[in-house]
Amino acid sequence: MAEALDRLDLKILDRLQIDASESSSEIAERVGLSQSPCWRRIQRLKEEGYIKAQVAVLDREKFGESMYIFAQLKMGRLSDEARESFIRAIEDIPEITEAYTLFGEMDVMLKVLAPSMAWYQNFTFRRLLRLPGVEDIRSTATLSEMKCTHRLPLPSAP
Amino acid sequence: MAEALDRLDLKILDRLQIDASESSSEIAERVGLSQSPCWRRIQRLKEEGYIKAQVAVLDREKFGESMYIFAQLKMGRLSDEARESFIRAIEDIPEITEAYTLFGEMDVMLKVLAPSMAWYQNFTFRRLLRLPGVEDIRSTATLSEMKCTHRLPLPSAP
DNA sequence: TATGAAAAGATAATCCC
DNA sequence: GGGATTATCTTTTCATA
Repeated sequence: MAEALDRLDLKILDRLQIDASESSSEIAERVGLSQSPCWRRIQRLKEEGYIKAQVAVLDREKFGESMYIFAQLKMGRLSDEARESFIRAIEDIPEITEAYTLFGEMDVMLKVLAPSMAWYQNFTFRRLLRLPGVEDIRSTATLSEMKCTHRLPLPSAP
Repeated sequence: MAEALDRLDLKILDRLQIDASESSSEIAERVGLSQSPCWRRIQRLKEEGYIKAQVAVLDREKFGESMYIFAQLKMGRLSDEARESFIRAIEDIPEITEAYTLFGEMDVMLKVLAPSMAWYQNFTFRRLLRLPGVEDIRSTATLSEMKCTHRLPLPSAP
């Protein structure tokens, strides 16, 4: 159902993940195409699911002090139900921005946006430790952000 | 220079970080405003820096197998120059999608998008360990993604 | 089948109230 | 902030190679 992407598709995708507010004619010019084929390619890339969404990136520093904290969770054995309820809980907590299952010792890695240390301490006890299956938590607090992007490395890019 | 945001601004921002492809009239309707004041607010939010960018979110699974790996780096003492050169190197490596300085033992946390384990092994030896100041690396590989968003929790949202 | 040109429709941007 | 107007861009259609 999804054919391979050519160099132009990759260039278009990379432009869009840098700046999706550009018009299709601007992008067309950048990648060396005229407006309408460029527009059609973008439509196709959306239909085929290469482009999942188009979102505004906000400046979190404008919304007060906050810090990312990585929390590694040690999980007990979970039934399928409990596991699903765990995942639903993760999705429902907006301060948890990312969650991954892990190889190795700790089972789950969370990235949490914490307004403060006090908030986070409360959060670990009142929320995280009460999630189904969570047995232990090891947290790593970040001090400052050097780089943060969602841009995927594509073959076309630098 | 930047005044406080009211409830409508927050609602607009949250809509935009969910879906920035909606027209200003659609957003206006959602937040209970007419098109032109809503558009003016969006412009102001961009000018004042609340909105940093508008980007396309790509589906990384469509681009072949890949995995996120968290790498914690132990750093030696760095001169200001070396530190800047380190940061520049981080920025220039597209597979490093996030980088944070840390409290505690390990100094730096990287999130790396690795095409494969073999690639990552090579990457740690040929790139990471050669960056200025890097003395040791502890890596945590992820198995699967449960949640991944850039949506900031705003007071208006659920 | 892919492209380019051009028309129709929708949206963004600017007016005045 | 709202309503109406204009400019711009998106989307469709059609002709071409």
